Amino acid sequence: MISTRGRYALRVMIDLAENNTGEYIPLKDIAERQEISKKYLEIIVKDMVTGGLIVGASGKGGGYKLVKKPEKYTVGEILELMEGTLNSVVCLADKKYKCTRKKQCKTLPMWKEFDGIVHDYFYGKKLTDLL
Amino acid sequence: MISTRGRYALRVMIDLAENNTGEYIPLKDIAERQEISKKYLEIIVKDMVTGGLIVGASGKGGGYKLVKKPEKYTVGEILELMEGTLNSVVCLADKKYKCTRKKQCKTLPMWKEFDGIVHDYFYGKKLTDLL
DNA sequence: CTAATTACCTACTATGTCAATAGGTTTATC
DNA sequence: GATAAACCTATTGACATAGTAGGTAATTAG
Repeated sequence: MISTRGRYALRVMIDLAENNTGEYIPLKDIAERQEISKKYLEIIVKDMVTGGLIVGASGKGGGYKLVKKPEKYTVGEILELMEGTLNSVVCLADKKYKCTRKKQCKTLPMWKEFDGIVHDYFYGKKLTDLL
Repeated sequence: MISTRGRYALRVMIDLAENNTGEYIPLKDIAERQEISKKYLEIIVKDMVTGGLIVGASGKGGGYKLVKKPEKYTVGEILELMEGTLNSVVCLADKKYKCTRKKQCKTLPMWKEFDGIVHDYFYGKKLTDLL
């Protein structure tokens, strides 16, 4: 299940796309419009900056803004950054996860096929498709 | 992410399908073949019985067996029973979850479309497709 | 220079889920 | 009556989720 991290991040991105004036948008405004705790959003937005999705500026007139044109973002890159992975099973999500039954696993091909579908769906969906 | 509950349940189902002799299969045998803790499987298998997926019999010669022909099971019904839901967001998974922004939500249509794809994939996949 | 505004940082917390383990009771068969 | 199996209750350690609390640093306007 997609957690609030992914869902809220997506809504922040939509909000920034809708207010894409070139100016920095204060988190306070986003939090109010989206009706999400500003304190909690700080954590999420911080990771979005670290992940290179958006850029922040301190001080008066500061806030956040997109680093790319809205149509250049895919939902997939946003969700994958925030959720850590889009894979449906640990076996495929965690590189360090070692499974001795990999070769004989009857279910792995299905998970792989499914994850491919998921990937295609979310990376085929642009941020601007949500506006 | 699909937890061990769903993944192990699926493997139990595959094991039962592969050993579908009409006899009851002891959990001990399944646990050994699948290399999963028998104790932990007990919990999972109990829910599979409650959910009507399989049937159990106590005593000597007891164990578990399928209640339907293997080809009559879909992966979707197995996973949905064990995971509680196949939905990707709380908004769609939990009936009791009230969201005041439902009407204006820019992301909800996407989640709905995606969950439809997920549903179609897993309910279109038969247990026998995994053998 | 100072007040205001904003991002940024560290720490904490309550609740719940996950993936088991432990040990006992009941049910059925030989 | 011994044995084999399911069935039942309780507990646990580790981790994730969804926040809250309070402070520091950077930037701009007056």
